[in-house]
Amino acid sequence: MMDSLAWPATEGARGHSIAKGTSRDIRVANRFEIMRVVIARSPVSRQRIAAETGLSIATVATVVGELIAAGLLLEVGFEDSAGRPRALMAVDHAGGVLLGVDVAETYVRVDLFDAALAFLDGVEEALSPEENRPDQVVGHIVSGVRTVLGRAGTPAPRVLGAGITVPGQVDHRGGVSVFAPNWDWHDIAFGELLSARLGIPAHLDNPLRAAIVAELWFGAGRRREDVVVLNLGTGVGAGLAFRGTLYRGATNSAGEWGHTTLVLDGRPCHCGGCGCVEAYVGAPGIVQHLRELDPDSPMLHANDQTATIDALARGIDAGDPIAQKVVAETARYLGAAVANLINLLNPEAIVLSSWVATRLGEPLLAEVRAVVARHALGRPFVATEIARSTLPGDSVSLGAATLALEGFLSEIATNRAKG
Amino acid sequence: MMDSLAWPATEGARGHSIAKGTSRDIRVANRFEIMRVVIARSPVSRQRIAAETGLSIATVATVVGELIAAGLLLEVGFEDSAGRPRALMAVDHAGGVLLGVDVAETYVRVDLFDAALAFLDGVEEALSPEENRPDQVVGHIVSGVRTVLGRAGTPAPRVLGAGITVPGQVDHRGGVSVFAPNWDWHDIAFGELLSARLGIPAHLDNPLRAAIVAELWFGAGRRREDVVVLNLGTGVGAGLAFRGTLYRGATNSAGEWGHTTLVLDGRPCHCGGCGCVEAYVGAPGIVQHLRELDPDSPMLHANDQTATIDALARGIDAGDPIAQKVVAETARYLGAAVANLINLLNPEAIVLSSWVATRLGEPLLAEVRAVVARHALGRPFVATEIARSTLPGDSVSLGAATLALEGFLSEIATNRAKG
DNA sequence: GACCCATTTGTTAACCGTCGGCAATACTCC
DNA sequence: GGAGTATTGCCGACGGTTAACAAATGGGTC
Repeated sequence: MMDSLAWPATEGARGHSIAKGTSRDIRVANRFEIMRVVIARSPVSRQRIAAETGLSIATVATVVGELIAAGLLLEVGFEDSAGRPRALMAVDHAGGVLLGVDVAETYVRVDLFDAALAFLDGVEEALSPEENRPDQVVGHIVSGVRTVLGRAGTPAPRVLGAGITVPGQVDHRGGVSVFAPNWDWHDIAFGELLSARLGIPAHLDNPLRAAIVAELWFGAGRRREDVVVLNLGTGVGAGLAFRGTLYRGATNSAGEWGHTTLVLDGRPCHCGGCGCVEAYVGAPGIVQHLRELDPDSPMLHANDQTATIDALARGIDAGDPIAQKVVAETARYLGAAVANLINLLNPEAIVLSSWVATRLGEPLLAEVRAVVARHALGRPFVATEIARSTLPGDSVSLGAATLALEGFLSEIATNRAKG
Repeated sequence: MMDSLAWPATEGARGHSIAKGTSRDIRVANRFEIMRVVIARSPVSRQRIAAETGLSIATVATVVGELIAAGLLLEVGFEDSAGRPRALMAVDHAGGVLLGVDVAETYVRVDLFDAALAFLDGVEEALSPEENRPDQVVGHIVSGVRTVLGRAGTPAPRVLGAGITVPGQVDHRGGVSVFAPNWDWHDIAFGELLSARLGIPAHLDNPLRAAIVAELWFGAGRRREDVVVLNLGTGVGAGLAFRGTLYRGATNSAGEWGHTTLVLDGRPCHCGGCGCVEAYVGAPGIVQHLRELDPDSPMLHANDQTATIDALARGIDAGDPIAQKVVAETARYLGAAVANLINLLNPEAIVLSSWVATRLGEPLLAEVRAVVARHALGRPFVATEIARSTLPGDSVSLGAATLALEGFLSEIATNRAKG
C-alpha cells in the first residue's frame, strides 16, 4: 500500500458525531485564509496580510514562515515605507503544481495549475458511452495526467496534489464514489485506484462542491460567508457554503436543487419526478421551451443541445423575438427557483456558473433578476448579490485543484523547531 | 445605561467578515456539549460525560469544575464501581432560573424554567390587535415576568437570563427587531427597552431560531449535525441548523421556507406571491382545502382556524372521509415541500413542530412520509428521519430560554485560580 | 561622507488559554 | 492492607497575542 493515499482507510469510527474543534483547526483555517490573501493581492506584505485577515503580525509571520518552508511562498521584493521596507510575498511559481480533474459523462478533463491556482495547461479526453467502467475512467485520468505533466517539461514539477471530481454522491473522506447514477456505480473505491496508479495524493469529491470551493477562494465567495453557486448545465445543481465553509449535508448529497419541485405535477423529469427545477432550466428543458414556442425553429439542432443553446445565444444577440421569449420563459422558472434559495437560505451571493450560464450570459441574468425581485422577500433579496461566475475556464477542475491545495495545506507540519 | 445589557451597543464594526475562531470558542462549545449531556443523562458521572462527548477526562473535570463554581451543577451522589465510586453530576435546581418569552401576534407567553430547562411555571397574556406598540408589548412581558417570578416564592431565585422571541427579522447581536411585518415595526431596539425595565440579561431572537435551538438541545437535534425544524402554524417557516449550530443567514432572515414557491402561479399567498408553501400547508391553507372539498362541512368554523383544525383532527380520528381527504391533500403539498428540503440540504432529521403538527399528528405525518418517499431522491431520503417534535409545551419559549442559557454559559469566567 | 536618530518592519520571548497524557492522590471494596 | 478505579494536579504541545528587541532604511547634522 502506498503512503500517498490521502484517505486513511480506517477512520470515522469515532463514537460520537459532534465535530470536536481542536486548536489545530484554527491554524489550518488561518493558513487557508493567508494563502487566499496572498493569491488575491500578490505581491503583498505581511502587514497587509495581517490587516486583511485580522490576525496579529506575529501569527502572520509564523504562518508565512511555514508556507515559505513548505515551498509555497517566496519573498519577491520590497516595498518602500517610512522605515524598514516591507517584504513582499507571492506564491512561488516553481513551488509545485496542482492537478484538477473533472470527470463528466462525456469527457475527462485534466487541468494543470501552479500553486497559485493559475492555469498552466489542460487536456480533454472524450468518453464514449461504453467507457463507463471505473478502470476505464481511471485510465483516461492517468493518461491525461501523464500528458500534462509530460508537457510541463523537465525536471518534472513537484505535484502537491490532485483533486478529482466524479458526478453523484461521493464520500470524500474515504475516496469512494458512493453512487454515480449515470454509470450505475456503487461504492467504487475510486480514490484508492487512482492513488495507486498515480502516486500522488488524490482528493475525490463531487463537482458541485468543487465549484463552490472555487468560488470561495477566487470568485464571488471571497470574503463572504454564505454563498450558493448554481451549476447550469445539462443537469443543474447547487453548491452550498455556509459560514465560509463548504456544506456537504449529512450523507454528502446536499445541493440537489435541480430536483426540488417548482411546479407540482409539472413536466416530467428524468429523475422520475415531476416539476423539478432541472426539467425547466437544464439545457434539455430550455431546448424544450424553444420547441414548444416554435417547433420548426432553425435554432433547433436535433441531438445537440450545445448547438441549440449556442444558436439561442446568437439569436438573443441578433434580437430574435423567439430567442428572447425562450430566455424569458427560462428566467420565469429559474428566477422563481433562485428566489426560493434566497428566501430559504438568505445567502450573501448566488453565482450562476457552468456552460449554459456562460452562453446565455447577461440577457438571461437580467431577466432572472427581474423575476427574483418579484418572487423573493424584500429584505433577503436586497442582501443577495446575483451574478455570473467570473472564474475563467472550467471552474470544476479549478475547484478540484483547490481542494487538493486545501489538503496539502492541512498537512503541513508546524515548525517550531528551527535550524 | 445598565450593565445587564446582553448586547454591546457598538460592535461588529470589524474590518473583515471572516469569523476568526479562537480557542475560547472551543471551550464554550465544550461547555454547551457537557451541559447537554448532563441534562439528558442526569445524574451522570464524569467518565460517562467524557465518553459521550469524546473529550478527555481531564478536560471534562475542568469544565465540570467551572460549571459547579458557576452554580449550575452539583454532585448529587455516587455510583458504585469496582473501585472508587463515580461522583454523579446533575443540574443544581436551586442554581438559578431562566425565562423564555414567546411574543406572538395574539399573545405574550412567559415561561419559567430551572437551569436544566425543566418547566416550572408560565403565564400567557392576550394581545389585542390594537396593542402593537413596542412599549405595550414590553409592558406585557414585564408583567408576565413579574408574575412568574413572584409566584416562584421567596427568596427570589437568581435569574440567569431571559430569552425573548419576536416574529420577523431580528438582529440578535444588537437586540433589535429589524422588521416585524405584522406590526410594521422597523428597527425597534426592543432589547434595550427590555433590559432597562427588567434588569436581566436579555437575548432577543426569532421564534424559528428558538425552535431549532430547542430541538438541538433537547429534541431530535441531539447528537445530530444538520437538522431542520418545520414550524407549522398559521404561518410556516423552517429553523435551520448546520454542523450542529444554528444557521441565521446573511441578514438573519434564513428559514422563510413558507415563502418558497411550490406551485408556480399557484394559490395567492398573503406575502403577495403565488404558490407559496404557506398558502397550502399553513392553517388557513388547510382550511381552504377543506372548504374546496366540502363548502358546507360542519368542521368549518368561520373566523376560527384553530377550531376548524381541531374539528379536522377529531374527524380523522372518527374516520371521516372528508377529513382524511383534507389531510391527504395537505400532505401532497407538505410532502413535496419537505422533499425539496431533503434534496437541497440533505439533513439528518426534519422535525415537524408547532400547533398544526401537534393536532394533525401521526395521520398527517404518515401521509407526508409516503409523499416524501415519492418526491425525494432515494439516498438522501433514507438518511433523513422525519418526525414530530417530542418537546413538551411551547418549544419556542423553551428555545428562547435555551438561548439565554447559552448566553450565560458563554460568559462564565474561566477559573484557573482556585480558593 | 560619517554619524546619529526616528521610524517602521520582522523576530523572539513571555503569557494566557485550550486540550491530552500521566502520575499522584482519593476513595472504596475485598 | 492490597487491589482497583475515580479524580485531580501537573506538564507538554499547540494556538494566538502582546511587548520587547533586532534589523533595515531615510533623513538630518556635523
